[in-house]
Order: sequence, then structure tokens, then C-alpha cells
Amino acid sequence: MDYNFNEVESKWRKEWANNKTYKTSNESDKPKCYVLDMFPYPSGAGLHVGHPLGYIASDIYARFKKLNGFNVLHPMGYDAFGLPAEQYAIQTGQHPKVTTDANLTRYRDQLDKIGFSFDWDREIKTCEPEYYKWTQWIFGQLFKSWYNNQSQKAESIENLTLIFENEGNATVDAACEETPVFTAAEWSKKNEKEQSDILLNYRLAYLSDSMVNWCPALGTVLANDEVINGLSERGGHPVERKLMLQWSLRISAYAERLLQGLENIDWTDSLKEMQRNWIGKSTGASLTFKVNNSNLDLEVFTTRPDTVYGVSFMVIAPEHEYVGQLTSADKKDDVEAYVTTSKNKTERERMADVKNVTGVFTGSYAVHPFTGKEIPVWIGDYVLAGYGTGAVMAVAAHDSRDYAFAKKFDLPILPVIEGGNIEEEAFEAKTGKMINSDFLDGLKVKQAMKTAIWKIETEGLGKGKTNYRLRDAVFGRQRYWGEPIPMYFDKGIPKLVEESEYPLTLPEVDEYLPTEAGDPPLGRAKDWKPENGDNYELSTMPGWAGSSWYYLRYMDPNNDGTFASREATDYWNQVDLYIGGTEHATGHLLYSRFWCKVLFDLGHIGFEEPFKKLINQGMILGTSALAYRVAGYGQEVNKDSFSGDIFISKNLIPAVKKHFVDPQNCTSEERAIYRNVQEQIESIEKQENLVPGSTSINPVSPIHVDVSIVTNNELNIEKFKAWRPEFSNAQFVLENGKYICGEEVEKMSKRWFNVVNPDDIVKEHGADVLRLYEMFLGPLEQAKPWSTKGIDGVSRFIRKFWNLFHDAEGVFSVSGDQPSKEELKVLHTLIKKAQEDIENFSFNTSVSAFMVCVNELQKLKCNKKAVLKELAITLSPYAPFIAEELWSKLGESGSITAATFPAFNPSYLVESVHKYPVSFNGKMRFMLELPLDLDKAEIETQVLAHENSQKWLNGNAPKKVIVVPKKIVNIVV
RNA sequence: GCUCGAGUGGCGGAAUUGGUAGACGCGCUGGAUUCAAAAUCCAGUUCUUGCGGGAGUGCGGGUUCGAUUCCCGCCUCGAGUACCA
Repeated sequence: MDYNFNEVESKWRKEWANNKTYKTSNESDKPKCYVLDMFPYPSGAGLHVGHPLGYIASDIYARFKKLNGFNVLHPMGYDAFGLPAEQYAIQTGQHPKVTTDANLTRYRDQLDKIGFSFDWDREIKTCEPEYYKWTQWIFGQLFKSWYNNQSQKAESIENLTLIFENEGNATVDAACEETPVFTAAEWSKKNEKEQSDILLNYRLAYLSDSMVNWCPALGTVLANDEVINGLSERGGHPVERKLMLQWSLRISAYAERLLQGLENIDWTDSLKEMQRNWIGKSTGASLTFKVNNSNLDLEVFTTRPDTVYGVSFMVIAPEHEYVGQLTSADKKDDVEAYVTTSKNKTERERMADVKNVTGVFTGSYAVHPFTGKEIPVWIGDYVLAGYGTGAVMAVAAHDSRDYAFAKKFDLPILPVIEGGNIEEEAFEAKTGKMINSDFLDGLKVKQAMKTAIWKIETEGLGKGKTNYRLRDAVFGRQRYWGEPIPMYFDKGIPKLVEESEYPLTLPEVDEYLPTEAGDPPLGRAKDWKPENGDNYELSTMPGWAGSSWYYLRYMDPNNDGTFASREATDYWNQVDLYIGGTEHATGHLLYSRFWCKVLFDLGHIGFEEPFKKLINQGMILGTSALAYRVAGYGQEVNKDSFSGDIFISKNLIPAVKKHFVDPQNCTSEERAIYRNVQEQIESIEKQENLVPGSTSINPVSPIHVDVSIVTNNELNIEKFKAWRPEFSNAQFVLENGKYICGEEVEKMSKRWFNVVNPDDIVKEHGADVLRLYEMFLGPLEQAKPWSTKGIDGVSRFIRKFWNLFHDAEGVFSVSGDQPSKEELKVLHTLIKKAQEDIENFSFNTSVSAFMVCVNELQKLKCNKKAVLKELAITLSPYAPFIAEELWSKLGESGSITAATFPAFNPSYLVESVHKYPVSFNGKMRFMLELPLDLDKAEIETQVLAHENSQKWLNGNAPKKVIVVPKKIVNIVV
């Protein structure tokens, strides 16, 4: 009897659940191993075959580690707050929790089918109050902290208040907004509101008027990583800049540590590079320019202090705070018009306009700090308000953007470095000697940078400075379906909700829309008022809040007294292996590192990097199927008789197309194909009573066909007609009796009809086959198209493996005989390979190794328990169901998951002979088996004496013979 | 534009330190079995050829007895980023 995967898999699914086979304890003598997947957002579409790829890889790793004596934590949960459920709620009025729960159930059902070793007792959902209670608590920790640049860590805000009370803020070196200096006496005179406002400048979670990404379509602000090319990540809606009172997190305080921390973690270089670019560290100097006839100072940041003598004008951003004061009366209209236009541009418009240089002169002049010359101050939107000081010193000769601006507005271009041609373009290289630069003349660029900074500092004009591109993260969302920010307002003063009142639960509302007054949806909640204050904060937290610390909650998921006990976090410590997609590079992965460092600084956990090793699984792409419809057919001529379309099979098309365009140059083969197609079409015309020759057979318009009705590129015509009724009368021009579809690799998406669901694969082939096949597709990190083409090979492998344990009649039959030398060699070759491959995350090659092993054992007709038992254990991380079933059939007690991974014994692989490939001039010519104990000279003699050598030498003496023992022999003629 | 990654049969891919290029699987071809089919098994399958060979890992060079692997210069594709001063 054949292997019945349905029966076996459903049996063990139940057994494992009933026995809690995958329960993990926090107490164990074994070494720990924490294997984590990026938890999913449960979308309405369910899982497609791309989603479980990483989960399968991590599951194999987790099971392997368990077999190797580790106490393994391998949990799963859901990132359950999010925009799609809320958008759906707005449309249908259904509570987002209802849709989310329905999606969760479906996800769980799909995940359960695949046989993961998740400890479901640790499942978490970020939308549950028991969970977000602690997300709110962490927000509270951020609110109650400030970042001390001196100690390079977060500290309690109470300490800061104490410093203010005793010595004012002059001695404080903090990551903060610009705050006027005050003394202790001045501090104590300030009222509660004033003190609160000042403290907000220092807190890690703070409320401030800041430029935010406002997305009108979604009715909320977005963080920088949620805006892609000026459009919202979710939904692709336009985003504009807007000044708003917003909660933000001071991640910028951690820029340097987030950068340095990358050195100590085992992530891919590309991912680290993305984070480095996102943090965007640059070093240079800040420099102050005095404005003529004014007491204003313009501060700029530059990475090229060496080029200071090349400054010929200045440019400030349209949003710069001095715009008004710098504008002279006669320029007022121009400037106002320009500033208004710039402000009304969306991010996207501004980006699309990069090549179009715009700007306006303010009418004011600044004074060059070294030459004393007057230089004009312009406004230009190529200068970003959010970076540096929002103002630049323009060095047209050595910066391409300044160069373009100078060319457009006919401003002077002053070269200060030798080389380059300023008639043509800016010379941006950081090499060459300084000229026209007074005290810098003759220096090389690198030296000039240092000298210029030294001079700037000694003259008191500015100082050396490091800048980061990383901006603070906007934390409030004007949406319903998220964690309420646990703050309330008391006479305009923001106050933290008492910890004893957490969770501050999400109130019910009548509609998931903003109020008429423009407040967020929470403004609709009735009787939702704090006891001691006026009103609660109406924003909720962004989607990434819950995911920034969930890895900690898995360690101690049911703790009601703290986010996770210190014992639990000390025991499980960092995540040993984290698998997930690259799309979270600058969002989730950066925020998680940030929160981890804050919790570490405040002494709540004992490590400051959450994910020790991280692997990115490549995206699984879809393979779309295409059918080719001809451009025109007889329909117009004789409408009544034929209302269908004609489709031409894929491999006929090139010849038909060529014949259509260039019949003269067709080969006889191409003509034959063309004639064949023509004949088939003529017969269709005849059959359908069309005017003969009325069909144009120039094929065009490929149509996407549902991949489920295509097998090995062959279209199931009946199913196709049923699927698309408008083609129910279609006719098909076939090749070899089949309609062959074309292929296209595209993202897996409903609109291309190329989505493949794991449930269907499990139903048809079993979960073990799905798991093996997903791994067999190719390297984990690489993006690859899904195609079901090769899955039969894996199915066959599973059956062959099963058959090793069964006789020809399908009766279970294993022998207790001692394994032969050869059988042991086959087994231990596999054990070695499987072990190495898992440790290198090369799962595709280990599946090959399993196939080789089973093929060989089949040839050897091996049914010896001693071999098969170890083989079953080795395979069990990949194919847990069949392995568990055979384990119990072998009469072993307990679950195979509690077995021990077979120890590799190298003595079984020791050989006494080696088959040498013998090459002449590097080309392999023949193989020669020789004993391993021969020395180089003996090998050479034996090889040269061989008759094949004589043939290849052709009477000539070899020039040189290279012998690499146990490898190759190469003879140079 | 910049940064990172990748290019190997009809297809997915292998070759872990410079040492037999194409493992394993799909597909295809032929055969066995079968009344027939499915399933299974066996053999073949990089291209080319005059059947001796010859060519071959994106392209052009180089180092080496020997290069998919190392070096130099290009090309193509993918991902990220985009006025960051």
C-alpha cells in the first residue's frame, strides 16, 4: 500500500497537540536556543506559499537544535494591529477586531497544517489588552527618560529634574531640542506648564510641533520608513509635509550606538549597509555666517570645510525660520510666492522636480567669515529643512547641486581645488591641492579639512560636528486600530496615565472616522475621560510599536506583573536566529534595536542587541501563465455563427509572428509551422462558417490564466472555458495536441492569478512534501519564482523513503541485521552533509543529499533498522510527519522530536583508494583508481605508464607533471 | 546617479580552501512492465561534430600546471536609496 500522507499527517497533528509535544519550559539544564520568525500581519488574503518559506527554514533549524540537546524556544504570534483591518472597518462598519480575529483563525489553521514546532501556549497577539498593556508601559518608560550624551545612555527624567533644581541646564549635555539656558533659580520660578514644556524637549517620547509626513487619504501621519517615493507604504497614497503637534520618539539620540552596534551582530552585509545608509552619519563642521545689517546669524553644516573659500552664496530652505527676517521689502512678493508654491508641493512632486532648479533671492547678504566679502542669501527648495540646519554654504565649483543653482541664477563659481573644469561641471572629488584659499593654499584636501576645522574653532566661528540623517520617529497615528497612547491632558499639560491603570483599553466608537472637528476616531468615544484630567490623547501608536518588543514577550507570555520577568529574559537572552524579509530593514529592525537599547539602559534587560544572527529569506515570486489570443478573427464578418476567440499555443507564436512581419526570411521550419497554424485556423473558419481567410492570425495580447488550471505549462482548456465564460466558445490552435502557455515571473498577486496557497499543496502532496519542496527550490536568501513543476520529484522521494521501510506488498518490514560497510558509508555521508548544511543554512543542498542517500539505499536494498532509524532522525526536521510515523512503526517510544541526532563517525568514510582524474593541459581525459598510500613519485610513474597516457602524450615527453595526492593529476605536454 | 547582490543546460539549481563543471530534481527521449493507462523501474539528456575530437559557467583581458572560484576593465538583471550639504 502506498504512503497515505493525509491519514498520517492528521494523526500526528492531533497527537502533537494533545501531548503538547512542542511545549517549551523556561527551566532546563540544557543550553538554550531562541529561534524566531518575523511574525505575520494577518491579512484577509491568508498565507500564500511565499510566507511559510522562512518559517519552514527556522522550524528545521529549531528541530535540529532540539535533536542536538538544546532547549529551544520557537514561538509564533501575530502583529494584529494595522491599517488594512481598519480600512475594511471604515468601509463596512465591522469592528476591526472581528475581521482581525477571523483572519487570525485562518492563519492559525494554515500554519497548523504545515507541522511547525511552535509552542502555541506562548502565542501572542499585539492587539490584545494583556499584550499592549506592556507596550504602553514601555512607552511610559520612554516618556520618563532622557538621553545623557555624557554617560551615553538613557536616564530617568527624575534625575534630570534634580539637576535642573540644583544647577539649571547649562551643564547638561543631552540629546534634546534647542532649549534656552536657565539657572536653578530660574527653573524653580517656572510654572508647571513651563517646566513640562522644557522637559518635553528632553524626554525620549515627546510631544512637539514638527514637520511630519501627512497622508490625507489615510488621515494620519506616517514615519519616514512608511513613506516610499513620496507615497504611503500602505495603499500608495500621496504624502505631504505638514507642521503638526505630534508624539515622537527620540531615536536620533541613539544614532551612534545604533551604528556601532552593527559591528557586533551577525546580519547580512546588505542589511547592515541599509541601516548605515538610513542612519547616514557624516562628519564636517558647523559654521556661522553673520548677516549684513542685521543681528542674525546663519548656521550651516558642511562636510567640506576645506572649500570654505569657494563659498559664493548661501541657500536656505523655504521652511527656514529666518525667511521672513531675511527678505528685503522689494523681494517680499517674490519670496512669498516661492515659499507658498514650495509648501504646497507634495513630497512626491518635490522629488519629481529634482532636475528643475528653482529658487529666489532674499535681498539679504551674509558676510564670509574669512574673506569678509558679501555673499547673497537665496532660498531654494533643494535645501531640506529637516537636515543639518536647513541652510547651506554654497560652493558651486565643488558641489553639483550648488553648481546647477549657480548656473541657473548666474552666480559666481569659485574653484578652490586644482583639477576639474568648472566650465563643464562641478569638481566633487576629495583629492587635489587647495588654491585661492589663503591659509589653506597648497594643502591636500584631507589636510585642508582638518586645518579648516581647527581654524574655524580657534576663531570661534563654529566647530567640528557630526550629523546624522536619522530623524526622530513620529509615533502618533490619527487612527483607531492601534494601542492608545497612555497620556492625558490636564490644563494643556501632557501627563502619563498611572501604571496601575494599564492597559488603557481601546474604547468603542460609532464610526472609524475622524470627528467633525477633525480629531482622530478616538474623539468619538463616549464617556472616555481621565479621572484627574481633561481628556485622553486621541492618537494611537503606529503598527511597529507592538512588534518592537514582541520577542521579549514570548519569553514569558503570561506574566501579568511585568513585560517579562528578568529571570526569563536573562535565560533566553538574545534571539539566536531571526529569519525574515529585508523589507523591515529600516523600520521594525531599527526600532527593535532602539527599544532594546533603551530597556537595557534602564536596567530592565541584560543585553542591548535583540537579534544576534539574522537571515533574510528571499521573496517567493509567482510564475504567471499566459495564453495568446489572436488580434482579429472572423467575428466581424459573420457575427452570428462565431462569438469566440482564437488562441495560439506558445511555441507556434515566434514563427507566426516572423512570417507576419518578414515572410521572405522565414526558414522552411518556420514556414511549416505557419502553414500548420493557417490550416488549423482555416478549419476553424470552416467549422464556424466564417468567410474563408477573414481571420488575421497575427497573435497579440497575452492573457493571464489562473495557474491552478495549468499543469506543466499545458492549459486545461475545459477548465479555462469554465473559469472565463467569455471564452467559452474560444478555439485553440494546438501544438502536439496540447495548448502550451507562456510564463512570466511576477510578484505573487491576485491580479495575475498566480497565487498558490499552501493548503492546496498540503492537500495534494502533504505537508512534508511542501516543507521539503520549499527548501529544495534554491538558496534560502535568494528570491525565486514558485513553480510546482518539480514538486513531483519530492513526492517521489517521500514515497521511496517510505518504501525503504516496506516490502513490495507495502507491509512494514525492517531487518535487525548488522549494516554493511557500504550502507554505513552512505548513511554517514548523509549525516555529515545534513549537519553541515543546516549549520550553514543551505537547506536546498541537504534535500539533495537525502535524495542521494535514499536512492543509494534503495539500490543496496537496505532495510536494516540500524540504518533506517538514524536516517529517520536525520530527516525528521524536514519531514516531521513521516519521520514520526516511521519512528513509532519502528517500535521506538516517545516522539522522534526527543531523539538524539546521529553522531557522525568519520571512520566509515575512510577510503583506501582514490579515483584520480588525469588531465592533460588541464583537460580531464580519463580516471585512474590508485591506492592512497602511494607517494607523489609512485603516482606519477603509474599514471604515465597507463596506456591512455601514452595515447595523449603521443610520443612526447611530459614537460611537467603535477600530482596533488587525493585530488588530481595534471600532465603538461 | 550612489550602495549592495546576482549572471552556470530547456527549467530550479550544485560544485564549502583554485583541482573531474552541470550533483539532485523537473522536463524531454527511448525501453521494460501493462489488454490499455496511471504508477513504477532501467538507459540517455550542456552545445557541436566528420564520432578522432572541438567549444563551454554574462563579455574582454590577466595570474596559474589548472579559474564558475583570484585580479583588472566592461555589459545585463535585481534590491535598496535618492537633492542629506
